[in-house]
Formats: sequence, structure tokens, C-alpha cells
Amino acid sequence: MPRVADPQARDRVLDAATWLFYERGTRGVGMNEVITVAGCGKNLAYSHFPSKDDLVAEYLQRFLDAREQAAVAAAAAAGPDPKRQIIAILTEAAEQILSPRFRGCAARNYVVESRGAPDRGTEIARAYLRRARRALRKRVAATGVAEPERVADRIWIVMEGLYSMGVHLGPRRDLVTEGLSLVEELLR
Amino acid sequence: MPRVADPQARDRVLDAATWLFYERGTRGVGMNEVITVAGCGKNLAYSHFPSKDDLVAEYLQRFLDAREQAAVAAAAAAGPDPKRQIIAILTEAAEQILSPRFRGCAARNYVVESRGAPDRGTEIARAYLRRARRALRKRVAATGVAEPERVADRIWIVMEGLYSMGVHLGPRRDLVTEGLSLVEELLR
DNA sequence: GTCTATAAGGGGATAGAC
DNA sequence: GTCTATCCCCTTATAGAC
Repeated sequence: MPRVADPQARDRVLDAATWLFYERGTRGVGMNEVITVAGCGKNLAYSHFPSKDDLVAEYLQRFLDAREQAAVAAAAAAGPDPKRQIIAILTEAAEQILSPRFRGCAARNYVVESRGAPDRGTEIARAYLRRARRALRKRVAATGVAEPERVADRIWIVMEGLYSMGVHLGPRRDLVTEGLSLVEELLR
Repeated sequence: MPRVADPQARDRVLDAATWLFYERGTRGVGMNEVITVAGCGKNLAYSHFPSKDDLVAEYLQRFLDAREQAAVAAAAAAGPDPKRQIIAILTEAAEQILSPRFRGCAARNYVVESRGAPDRGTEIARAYLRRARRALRKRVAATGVAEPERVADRIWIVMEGLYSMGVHLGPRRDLVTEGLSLVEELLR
């Protein structure tokens, strides 16, 4: 009896890849393991993602899109005040950093692992970081704070620092809280 | 006629490994390439470094020791004022970040690439970061600034941010300068 | 005795074939 | 799903040059 094609197979492969690539890095996980965890055959996986690069690119794109959406949602829930929106975005990031599953920012990790090599993943990661920084600059400008570009740069530096710390220090609520309070003072 | 032993061979291997591992990551460079760049035979290299792990560990240890020495020297050259010492250390780091050879902090890069796996390199990198943070806390405490631990944590976050940014934004003098001026204000 | 050059073993990677 | 082709990885063994 012929088997019916599984329409969720593509998602299962992508979900497995997302978990594994984020946890251990795209170089630390082989296609075999992704396919095993996805629980499908090799042909099916390779029919949806012709090469590992394709799978990596789509993992990054989807992961970072989700992060962007989470930031947009956090800002929207904070109401119309841009200062509160910025704090809300930072707070949402802080929650990620403190979660036990946190393994760093997927975009920054990828750029470190690829050392900025000119591949598709690097371009996706850098585009995400550019959008995030631009969005922050806009919101800071909207607050009417003095010297908005300097303030935005400073907040960006703090955000980078919090993401970086989370990787090698693990979840440290005191440091994350300190970073948030510093950002609040910068917006004053 | 017996050949004379080459006492510089070990250093040549370690130098080649340092250059390549820092530039492209320990996973992105194979032993073949290290040995080719070092310009020696395989057996000689493996006689000095029995495994790649040994070579990686020694690369990290020597690289990070040199960074630590550079920080100590910068502080010593700044005189007895701990505030000036801290600024000097940050300034030295900023110069590294702005140099065209900068590819990130070797310790943080390694922890990202290994994802904190319990190997020797990770332990070396984390030990270096612990020492650096402890040294910063001591110096901040010596300044007599109010709430020294909070200030030290904030400065540490900024340092992390500057190192992280340098990797995916490239040398950006404006941002590095902004980070330095933020640290100066924090010490006021 | 010391080093280089080359081949080869054993494993795991991507990718495709059946 | 299994099996295979091909490649590259780390590492060791062999053979020859100085």
C-alpha cells in the first residue's frame, strides 16, 4: 500500500535542525543527526533542502524572523511610549538570555563561527542585526532624548554585552538586571 | 650525517596554528593546513603536539596569556590611579578591536564555537574571562567609586559589547569611542 | 638521529542511488 | 530506509633525504 506523503515532514526537518544547530552550532551537527531526529528518510529531507547550506540558511532566517517578531510584539504590548517600548524589547531579550535553553544570539553565533565568511548564512545574520539596530535607533529618536544617536549606540553596546555574557557566564540574573537598569538610566 | 634538531620548529607550528585558529576558528582549520603553513613535516608537528586538542589548548593559553600581559602592561603604564588604569586597559582593548586583524575575543569565540562543551579549551577560555573580570572588580573597588560592584558589572557589560560588536560590525571607531566615553562616565 | 614527504587507516561528513 | 560514492578529517606508518 503506497504511503501518503507527509506534509509535515519539511517542518519536522526544519524543527530538528533548528534545535540542533542553535544548541551545538551548524558545524557541530551533521545532516545524519538532523535527519535521525526529524525521524524521516534521507531522500525526503534532501528533497526539501537540497544541501546543508539551504537548511542552515532557512534555519537562520526563520529563527531570526521569530526573534524580530517577538521584539515587535513586545514593543506593541508596551503601548505608545517609545521608552517603554525599548525597555519592553530589552526585557524580552533578557528573558531569553535567562532561559535555560539560551545559547547566545543565533545571528552573532553564526557570524563568529563563520568568521564573517561571505556565505548566505552570514548575510542573513548581518541583515538581521542591521534591522535590529536600525529599529532601535528609530525608537530612541522617537523618545526625544538628547543626543539620540549616542544613546542608541550606547544601548546597542549594552545589548551586545548582555547577549555575549549569557553565553559564557550562563544565566546571571544580577548582571542582566544591571544591564537593564543601565539602559533605563541612559533613556532618562 | 645526523641532522641537527630544529629548536624553532615547535614555535613555528604554534605560530601558524595561532594565526589560523584565531582567524578562522579551531574547527575551520585542519591539521594539514597548520602543518603546511608551519613548513614542516607531519611527524615533527605531532611530536611536539600529540593531538590537535593539545595544539588548540596551547594556542588559547598562549594567546590569552599575551592578552592578560598587555592589559597588565597598559595598567602599569597608566600610573597609580585605578581609574586611569581601567581606562588604559579599555583603551588597549579598543585598539585591538579597531585593528584590521581583529576577529573577536579568542576566549569568547572559542566558548561560542564549543558551545561550552566541557573540554580543555573551554576551561582555559573561561578561566581567562574569570581572571579578567576579577581584576576589573578589584580595580573598580580601588577607585573608591560608589557601589563598586554595580559599576564593575556595568563596565564589564560594555567591554563584552565592544568585543562582540567588533566581530560582526567590523572596526567602527565611533562605537568603540562611545563605549569608552560611557565607561568614563560610569567611573565618575 | 632528525626531519620531510607520502601513503594509508579509521571515522564521519555530505550527498545521491536503489 | 539502507546502501554506496566521494571527500576530508585526524592520526599513524613507511620510506627516503640530510
